[in-house]
Amino acid sequence: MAKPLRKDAQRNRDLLVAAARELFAERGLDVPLEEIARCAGVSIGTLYNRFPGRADLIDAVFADRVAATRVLAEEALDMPDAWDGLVRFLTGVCEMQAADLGYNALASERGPYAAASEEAVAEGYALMRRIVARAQESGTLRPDVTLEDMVFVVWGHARTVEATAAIAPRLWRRHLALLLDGLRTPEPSPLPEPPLSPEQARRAMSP
Amino acid sequence: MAKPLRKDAQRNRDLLVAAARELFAERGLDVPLEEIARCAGVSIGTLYNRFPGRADLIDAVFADRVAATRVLAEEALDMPDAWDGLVRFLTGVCEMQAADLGYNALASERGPYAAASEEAVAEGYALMRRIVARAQESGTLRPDVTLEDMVFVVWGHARTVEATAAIAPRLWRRHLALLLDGLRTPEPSPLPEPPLSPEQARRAMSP
DNA sequence: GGGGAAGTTGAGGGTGCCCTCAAGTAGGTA
DNA sequence: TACCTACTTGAGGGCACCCTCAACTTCCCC
Repeated sequence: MAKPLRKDAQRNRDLLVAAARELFAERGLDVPLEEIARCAGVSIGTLYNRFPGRADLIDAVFADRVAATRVLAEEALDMPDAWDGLVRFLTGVCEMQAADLGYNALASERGPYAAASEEAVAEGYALMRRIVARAQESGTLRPDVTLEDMVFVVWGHARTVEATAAIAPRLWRRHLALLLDGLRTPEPSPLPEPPLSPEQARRAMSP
Repeated sequence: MAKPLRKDAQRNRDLLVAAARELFAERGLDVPLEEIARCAGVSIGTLYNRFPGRADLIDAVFADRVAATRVLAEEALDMPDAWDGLVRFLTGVCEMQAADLGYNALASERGPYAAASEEAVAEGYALMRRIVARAQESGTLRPDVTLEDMVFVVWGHARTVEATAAIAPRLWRRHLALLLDGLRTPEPSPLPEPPLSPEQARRAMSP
């Protein structure tokens, strides 16, 4: 546990996180740090005192979203119908993506920020793996897709979510429905290539 | 028709386009112009003489790909089976995306370069609309998707193509198959939102 | 082959962002 | 109140890229 900050320092920290949360949500993860500082009414030097790099600020801003994603996954696992659980989880993730450009980027962009709190990500993956497995065991999710497939599918979908968020904020529901129809069991065609291993997927997403 | 370039100028122009083609393919559309000039063995000033801005260079580099896409679409329309034609077209586009990061970005990124030769894009859309309509008339493509849906689907898919091109260059075939299963008619679930109008789609893709 | 138009060059100014650090300020403890 | 430490400040150096322009070189036509 780190020693507590001085009162003014803590206040500034909170202001910074709040400003960053707002700007990240509106404009993505690439907002200039100087703008965040200005928007928080604090100097750029203070920002660097509190957060050595952009990634630390991102960690602080999105800690609650990571937690929310976890809760979402647990709720999905608690739903009586496995397919409903899967749909619920994907819908929830897309909702957050549509509401927050920063979250979208974090959940979908390959790049330097994916590192945010390694073990939280690992936990999230473990939960998602259970959601997928459960849906497959129930016979509703086609048996030949893997978690890695799902991640890429969502990843691609994120771009649509982002592009249409401003113009038709609910359109992603349409595309998600389209996508889910491809994941259902009824008459899947054989898939032409083997899936990615978890390790390969990891490498593909953080170059 | 513009007046012909002097011999050396034409040679330099060709060198620049060749260098740009290579660098765009390897590293995307954001390569520094100075690097392109250096790689062509020409000064940055010459590059600016020949191409006032990055977009002009992009136009020159990808003119043939735009033409190739058009040919692909026409071939698809000539295939006896409408569904095969659709698959053929989508596969061809993904192949080009996987082989060339620049083409991928051009076909998928929203941003300042989408403008490349307006009327060529319009023609391409018209052809794609026919491919979609034909597949729907044949009863194989679900009737409730529109061209605009397809564009976004491909658009999202492009991100997967790009991410996995280096690690598993054929993986996109797997994801395309998944996607096509969602587009087939058999048991489509009702889509929850109305599609985008062409105008809305245009706005969504070039902010 | 000579003159002028066409083309080339690359240093340099502009911009936007990153990050640092020496000097100044304000909390908190005695 | 006084002092020490934690904290803040913002000008400024660094970097990467964009783009320009005055001086120089090359081509091409007469």
